[in-house]
Amino acid sequence: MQRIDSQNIVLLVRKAGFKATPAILAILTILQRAKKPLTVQEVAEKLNPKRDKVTIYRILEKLKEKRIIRHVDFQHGHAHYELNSDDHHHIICTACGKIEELEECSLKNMMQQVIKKSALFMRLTSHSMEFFGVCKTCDKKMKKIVSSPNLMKVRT
Amino acid sequence: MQRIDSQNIVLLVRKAGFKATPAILAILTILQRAKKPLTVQEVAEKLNPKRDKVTIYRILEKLKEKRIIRHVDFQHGHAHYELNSDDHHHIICTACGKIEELEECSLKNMMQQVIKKSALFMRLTSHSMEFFGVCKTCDKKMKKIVSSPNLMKVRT
DNA sequence: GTATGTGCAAATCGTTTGCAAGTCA
DNA sequence: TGACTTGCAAACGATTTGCACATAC
Repeated sequence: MQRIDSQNIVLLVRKAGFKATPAILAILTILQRAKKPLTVQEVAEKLNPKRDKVTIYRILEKLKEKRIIRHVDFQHGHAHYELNSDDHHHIICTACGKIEELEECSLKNMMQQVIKKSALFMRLTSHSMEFFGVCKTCDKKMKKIVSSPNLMKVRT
Repeated sequence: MQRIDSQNIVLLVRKAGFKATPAILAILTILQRAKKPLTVQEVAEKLNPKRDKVTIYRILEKLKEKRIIRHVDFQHGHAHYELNSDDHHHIICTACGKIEELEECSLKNMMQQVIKKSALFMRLTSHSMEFFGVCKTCDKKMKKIVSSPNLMKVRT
């Protein structure tokens, strides 16, 4: 996991060609401290002072272009963003939304294979990879529902 | 690649618990003939007679629930759908949008590893995996732009 | 001082919902 | 017939755009 201390955030931002404004520094700090990819909404809630959502969208877009952060799609209908650290991916529970972070796996090998086999492409710049499943807790709940003599007892 | 002849589409649809209406049969046929994942817009354009987009959204959603088709995310801001055939994934050119289809690679091994390592999950139900890069054609164009003595000459 | 960043209002786009009418089994 | 489908209108939520003002460097 990439680490950025508060002094270096300023340098990082400037090197990317942006002004080190409070808004951009705050957003980067929030993403850095987050333990999971955040939505625009979640970033907005953590921001103090509050910022217009438009500002957040614009900052995230710029950071993404410079590859400082990356976009993650959990198929929830809205984008999630996280620091673009070393490759790691996620399993998302389709029942409760719980997210587990995965270590690198053998993705690098796979990417090399992919580009070697490709007829049209010569380099890969990014990828998206998420796994969806049902977490153990939800799995148990589901089994309970199926076998329960009284469906009304079961809460979601 | 899974094949469905026109008589069997009806059976497939009924087995999934849906009525074999012209709209659903047409949409399945379109997806079957498509060489790449289609957007709702693209399905709408190919439909004859035309159908309300709402109808297309609803049919695609139902087919997805029954795992007859799958959702593919190219980070283009709208969903793409394709028949849920054997695992294959895509490389998408971030410059021109060109799509190359990949063969299975070593994904199955990887998924087994993933679930073995996971503390919270016991089964995976689906995944998303797309690679983004710059295709050879666009790569050449970009190099031209950089080295060109007259930027105006280069078209996008 | 000037290019860049920000906030506000409004537009846009993909997608979803409610409801009445139509259709398949 | 009756449940499932469809179309239309309208709502919705995420994201984008235009423009005037503010700020970093």
